[in-house]
Amino acid sequence: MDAVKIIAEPRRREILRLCWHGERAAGDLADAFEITFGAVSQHLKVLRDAGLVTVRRDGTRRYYRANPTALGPLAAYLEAQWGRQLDRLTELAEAAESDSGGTRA
Amino acid sequence: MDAVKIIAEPRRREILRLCWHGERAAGDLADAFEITFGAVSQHLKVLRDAGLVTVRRDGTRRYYRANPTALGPLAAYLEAQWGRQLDRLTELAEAAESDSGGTRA
DNA sequence: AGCAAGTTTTAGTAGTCGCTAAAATAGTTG
DNA sequence: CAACTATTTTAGCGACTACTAAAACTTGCT
Repeated sequence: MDAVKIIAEPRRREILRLCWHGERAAGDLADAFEITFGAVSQHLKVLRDAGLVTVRRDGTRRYYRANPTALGPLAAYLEAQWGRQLDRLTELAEAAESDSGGTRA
Repeated sequence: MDAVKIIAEPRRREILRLCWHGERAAGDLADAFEITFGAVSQHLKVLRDAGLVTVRRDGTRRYYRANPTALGPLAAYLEAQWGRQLDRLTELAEAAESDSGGTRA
């Protein structure tokens, strides 16, 4: 699974967001969703395998944290695909906003 | 289908790339792939419905062109999700490059 | 009208994805 | 070792996705 597909899943983006600024126990992360602990653990495995999160073991707990540097290759990929347009994404956001009023992503 | 999932599909990203700097007939686009014309047309429909491409009819041909402004909402979404980290993506790319040498996305 | 070229749409299919429920694993404590 | 907590893994399922092949539609030409 390539990185783009991995972060295309809303639940995984939310997980990344939750452990972006500091580590979070797997159980804590799971509590943030209404799905099963098992399901969250599966998402964590995907993120782990892609190197998008790192794990620290402490007792029976696993503490997860987003790994920003792993997003580097993703950035390189986006750069290659979208070129300089990427730099202007925010501008484009505003333009589209005033054009259509739609904010759907 | 949200925009993030739409561009998660490699074939669709390639289509967008092909008609990014100028319009391309549907047939031309289809020729760039080894899949069926029909399959490409289906991708075009997805992109069309999301407003990510615009169409110009000329005779029996349909000329497609990527619509950068439609990526605005996507940008807004990414901004909201990733915040300022997005600005540093290129930096991160370089860091990851020298760390692991891997460029897989 | 008939025919051909370009494109879209439909029906059906194999593979993938995210989920649940339950079993298995790892670590801590008595 | 047994009991308990935290987490991972497995098996199975329904929904969805990208694809092929074929039919339908559109436009231009004669």
